[in-house]
Amino acid sequence: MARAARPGITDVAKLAGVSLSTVSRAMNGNPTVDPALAERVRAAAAQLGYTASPVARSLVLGRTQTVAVVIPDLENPTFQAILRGLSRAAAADGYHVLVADSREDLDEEHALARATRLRTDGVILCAPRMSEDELAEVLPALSPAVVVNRGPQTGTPVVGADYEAGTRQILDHLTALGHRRLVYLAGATRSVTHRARQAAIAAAVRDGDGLEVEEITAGVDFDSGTAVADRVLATGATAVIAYNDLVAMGLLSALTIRLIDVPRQLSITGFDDIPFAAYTSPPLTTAAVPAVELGAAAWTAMHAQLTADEPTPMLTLTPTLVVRGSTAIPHSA
Amino acid sequence: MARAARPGITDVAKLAGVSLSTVSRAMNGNPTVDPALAERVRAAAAQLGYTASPVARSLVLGRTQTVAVVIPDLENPTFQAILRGLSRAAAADGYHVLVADSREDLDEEHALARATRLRTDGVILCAPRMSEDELAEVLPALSPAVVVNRGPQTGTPVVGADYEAGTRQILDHLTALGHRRLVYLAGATRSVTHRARQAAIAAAVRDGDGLEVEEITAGVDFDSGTAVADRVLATGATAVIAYNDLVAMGLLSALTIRLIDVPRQLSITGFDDIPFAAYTSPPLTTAAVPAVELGAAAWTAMHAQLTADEPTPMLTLTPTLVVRGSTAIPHSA
DNA sequence: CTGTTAGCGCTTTCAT
DNA sequence: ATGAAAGCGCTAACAG
Repeated sequence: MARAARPGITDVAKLAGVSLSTVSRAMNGNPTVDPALAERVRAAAAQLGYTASPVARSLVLGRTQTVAVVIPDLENPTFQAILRGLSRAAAADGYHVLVADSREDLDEEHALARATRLRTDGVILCAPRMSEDELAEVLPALSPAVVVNRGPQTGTPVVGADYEAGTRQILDHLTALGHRRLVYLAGATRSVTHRARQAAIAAAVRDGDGLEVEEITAGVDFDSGTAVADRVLATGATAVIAYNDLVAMGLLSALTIRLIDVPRQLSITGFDDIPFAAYTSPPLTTAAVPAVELGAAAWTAMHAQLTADEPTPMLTLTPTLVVRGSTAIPHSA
Repeated sequence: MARAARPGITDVAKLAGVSLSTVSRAMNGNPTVDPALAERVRAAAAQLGYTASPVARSLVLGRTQTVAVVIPDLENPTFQAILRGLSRAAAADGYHVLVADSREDLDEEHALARATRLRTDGVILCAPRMSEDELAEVLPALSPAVVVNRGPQTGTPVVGADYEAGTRQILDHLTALGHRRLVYLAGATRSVTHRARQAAIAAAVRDGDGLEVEEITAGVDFDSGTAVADRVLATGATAVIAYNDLVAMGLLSALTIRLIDVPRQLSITGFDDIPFAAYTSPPLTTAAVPAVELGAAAWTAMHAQLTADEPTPMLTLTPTLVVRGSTAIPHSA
C-alpha cells in the first residue's frame, strides 16, 4: 500500500479542470478570479485536503512567515517569559518562531543568529552577550533584526527594560524605610544592566542623605547569593540590593540557615520578579521586569519592519516595584 | 547605494569559472570533485560570503532540517525543561526547532500540529491535551512524530516518565517513615498522569499495611494548593501527596500562614522537582521527573525516524525520589 | 571528473 | 477572467 503523497497544486487544477494559475489565484483570494470558479477550486482543494507547500511559497515569495529568536539561556526565567510573550504575539499575526539557545556561548550566538536568519524573515536577539563591536558588525547582515535588553543600536530597533529606573525605585523604597547603609550584590560586571544599576546607585549616593552603598560582586544565580552571605553580614549593612531574584533567594536561603531574621535584621530586594519571587519566605520585594510584555514589544518591532507600515521607535518599559515581605524598616531605626 | 543582494550559486560559479553543479557538489563535500577545483570553489564562496539558501535546498531535498514542538503551555516549568533538552539535542545534530504554544487550547493544538508539520520534517507533541481518538486520528498525518508523556500509540514513538513508579517511591518513602493516613491531592482528573498516580496509590492501599488514602481534587497550580489547605487539615492525615510541586508549594505556603509545622505536624510531597522545589522552606521532598532528559529522548526518537537507522523503542524514564525537608516521621509516631 | 538539463511546488508576469 | 510560461535557488540524474 503506497502512502498517498501530499496533493500538489497540479492535482487540484486537474480535479477542478482549471490551470495552475487559477488554483493559485483562487487559493490566495485573488479577486480577479470568477467567484463560481473560485468556489469550484476551493471545493477540489478541500476534497483533496490540499494546502499549499509553505516551503515552495517561501522560495518564490522570498519570505518564510517565520522569525528566529536567539536566547543566551533557555533556563533563565526572564528569557522564558520573553519567549512566551514573543511567541504568542507572533502567532497572533500568523508567524512562526524558531528558537535557538546559544547556551551563553559567544561564538554560538553569532553563528546561530546568522544561520537562523537564512531560514527566517528576521531575528530577535535576546540580551546578546557579544561585544558592542561584534553586535554592530553582525546586525546589518541580520536585518531586519530586533535587539532586546541591550543598549541603543543604530539602525536596529531596541526594546528593553529600564534597569536604572527599577533600581531607583528600589533605592527610594529602601531609603524611605530608613535604610542608609546598603550592599549592592553585583552580577556579571560587564553586563549592560549592571552598569544601569550602578548608575542609579551612584546618583542616589551623590544626592546625599548620608546613603552609603558597598558593592560586592556575587554573580547571577542562586548559589552566588548563598556564597556571599557571610560577607554581606560582615558589612553591617541593614539592607541588600541583590542583582536579581535568584541571587536574592540564594542569600535569603543562606540567611535563614544562619537564623538571621529577614526583614527584621536585614532587608533584601531582588530584581525581575520571576514566578517564584512571590513564594519565598518571606516573599521577595523586587522590581518586576515586564518580560512577557518585552517579548510582545519585540514582536511588534519586528512586525513593523516586516510590513514597513508603522514606525519602530526604541521602546523602554519601566519595571514596577513590588513590595513584599523581605523589606522593612531597619533594626536600628 | 544598492544593497548587495545575497550572492547565489550562480555568482560563485561565475567567479570560480565552473558550472553550477560543480559549485553545488563542492559545497556539499561531494568527493567526486577535483580537490583543486573544490578548493577554488570554496575560496570563491568565501570571498563572496556565499551560503546556500536553506529554503531552496529544502524545496528540492524535501527536508527542512527543522522540527516542530507543540507545547500546551510555555509557562509550565516542566515543558520549559523538555523544550530545553530537546532544543539542545536537536541543535547538536544540526537541526532547528520551531516552537508552538497551544495555550491549552484543544483546537489550536490540532491546528498548530498540522500547520507546523508542513514547514518541518516532523513534530513532537508534548503532553497533548486532545482526546485519545483525536490523537490517533491526527498522528498519521504528522508522521514522523513523537509523543511525550502520553499513553502508548500505535506507530508513533512515545517517550515519557513513569508517574506510577514515581508515586510508588513517594508512597514507600512515606510509609517507611510511618505514615498510614494520607491525602492525595488530585490534579486534572482526566489526565493520564493522574490515573497513573491513582493506580500506584490503589495498589499500595490494596497491599494492606493499614494504609488509608483520601483523595481531594485540587488542581495543578499554586493557588489550588492554598485553596485546599483547610480541607486537608480536616482529614487528620499525617502526610499529603500533592499532584505536583506547584500544588505542594501552594499548600505549604497556606500551612505556614496557619502556623502548621511542616514536616513535624504534616509531611508534604510534590512531583516534578521544578527548579524552585529545592528552595522552599522547608525544601520539598519530591519525585524528580527528568524533563530535560525527556526532551533529549524525544529528540533521539525523532532523529531515529528522520535517519531511519536506529530503532525507536518506546522509552520510559523513571523519576527519582528526592528526599528533602518537607517529609519526616509522623507527629503521632 | 565536470557540464547540461530537468525539475522541487509554487507565484506571477505576460499574453489572450 | 484565464492560461502559458518563466522563474525563485538549488540538487540530481544524465550525458560526456
